[in-house]
Amino acid sequence: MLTKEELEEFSAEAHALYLDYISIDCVVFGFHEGQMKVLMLKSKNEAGWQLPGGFVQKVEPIDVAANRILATRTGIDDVFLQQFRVFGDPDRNRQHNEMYSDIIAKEKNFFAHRFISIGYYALVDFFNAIPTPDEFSEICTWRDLNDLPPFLLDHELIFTTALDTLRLQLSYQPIGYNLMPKEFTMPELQKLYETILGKKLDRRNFQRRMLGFGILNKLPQTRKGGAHKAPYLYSFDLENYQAALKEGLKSGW
Amino acid sequence: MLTKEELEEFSAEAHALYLDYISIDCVVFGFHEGQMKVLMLKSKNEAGWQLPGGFVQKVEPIDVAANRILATRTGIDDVFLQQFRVFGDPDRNRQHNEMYSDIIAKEKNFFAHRFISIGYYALVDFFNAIPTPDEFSEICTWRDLNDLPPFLLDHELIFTTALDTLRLQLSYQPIGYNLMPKEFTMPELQKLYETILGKKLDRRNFQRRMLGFGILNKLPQTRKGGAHKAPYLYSFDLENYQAALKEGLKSGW
DNA sequence: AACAATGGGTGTAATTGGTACACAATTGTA
DNA sequence: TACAATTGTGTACCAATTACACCCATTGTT
Repeated sequence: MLTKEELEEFSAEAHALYLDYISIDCVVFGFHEGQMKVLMLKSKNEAGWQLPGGFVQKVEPIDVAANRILATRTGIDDVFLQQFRVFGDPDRNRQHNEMYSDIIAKEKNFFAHRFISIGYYALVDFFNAIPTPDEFSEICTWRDLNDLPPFLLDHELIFTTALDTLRLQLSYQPIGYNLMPKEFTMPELQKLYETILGKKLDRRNFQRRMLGFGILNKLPQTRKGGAHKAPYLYSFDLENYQAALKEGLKSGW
Repeated sequence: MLTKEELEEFSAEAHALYLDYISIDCVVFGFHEGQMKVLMLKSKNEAGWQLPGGFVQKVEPIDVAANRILATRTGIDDVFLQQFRVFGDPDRNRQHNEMYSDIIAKEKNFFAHRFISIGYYALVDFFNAIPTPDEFSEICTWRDLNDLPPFLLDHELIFTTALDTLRLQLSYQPIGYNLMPKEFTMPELQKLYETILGKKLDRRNFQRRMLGFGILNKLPQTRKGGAHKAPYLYSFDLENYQAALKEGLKSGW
């Protein structure tokens, strides 16, 4: 629980720095050991977990704000970040509006009103990110998509909306550049797709289709050390990848 | 040009009623005589045109706000309305921020700061809409997509983003229910698709595909009076249409 | 009344793309 | 060196899309 003083100090600062009524929440996806991960924060005061979020400075583009928030939580700058929906129910953060109502005047509490939140989702390299808690959280860490803790506020809705959007995105845009290491094998990339989509794909058809997009470079090396046939390594052809991002892929999964 | 008094009165009211910093802009599409139309407003003070817009009341869900704004401009309630992007550049409405700076104090002018605008697009029945100007506009009317006037602020960006989104939407969602009259012919529906996509489609393949979606009812009547063979009339099967909206269509154009 | 012109309704062959497999090749281990 | 597991490549089949051809209904013209 924050003390009255801590909250007053934060509120004064926030009022000076940020736009009222507007927040940003980020759903940050990572990929590790064949599992999809989401970055989450364990609240100091409450039982539940939240998505990383923040506010928009008075003179700051919203995309820059989202980037700044993400950089503060992960140490990574300039990642793939996508606006996907605004969450604007007047009651969506009532829980937080009222939390400190008995120890501090409403006018002095930055949180004591409605926030309209702009949802972003991000795809980041698991190994580059250094999860860093904010002042209201005791833990910031990756949570497995199959083992999510209870959410605070409407963050479960924000999360599921982001996941749905990501799955749809997969149908007509290439993904993976921000989630995979520089060099990877086809089965590894397939794992990523299967994890996001939540279903198995045919190994052979996946490979043919993926190569058909023309966004991969086949490298001469293979991934040795596995207990079986060594698969070839691939990297993304960044130029074609960017082009595919703009123009879209042919069809869906 | 508004007088000082008018602006002061509006500002006082607005400050009491609406959230600061947040606005809504709507791109309203209609369809008439084989042409795609957009609802636009001619400013009283300025040379350019704007999209219909408004603000969010202090306790009002944003989707309700968008609906209210649209109802005020068209008389139509409860239309197909879709959030598509937030426009959050700090300078996007500088033009309006500074407009009255010489006649009224910044603190008293509701417009004298940044607005983050939530973009919605809407598809409405051309004949049901009664374009109604707001207090800052002298004209509210449909403009042809091929003959658009100069835009104010960043409304051209908002418009083109909406159009791009609508075109993408077309690939995996049924549209038309909100744009066509109750009964229509297949060639008429095809015109709509061709207009949105900006390209010709094959008459016969269009028909087969459209029918394949199972969202149309073939009516026994034909459209008499034309100079040629009378085409059959169709109506949308609302139940299947709604289902297709949720589940999406198979693939794109 | 015959006929051309125009637009609408329906069918079909060719092509493309996706799905479901089979089989050979490679690697580490027993 | 045989074996299990996994990867690389090929192919037959089915479904969807595309590109057509042909016929029908209506109107205006002669």
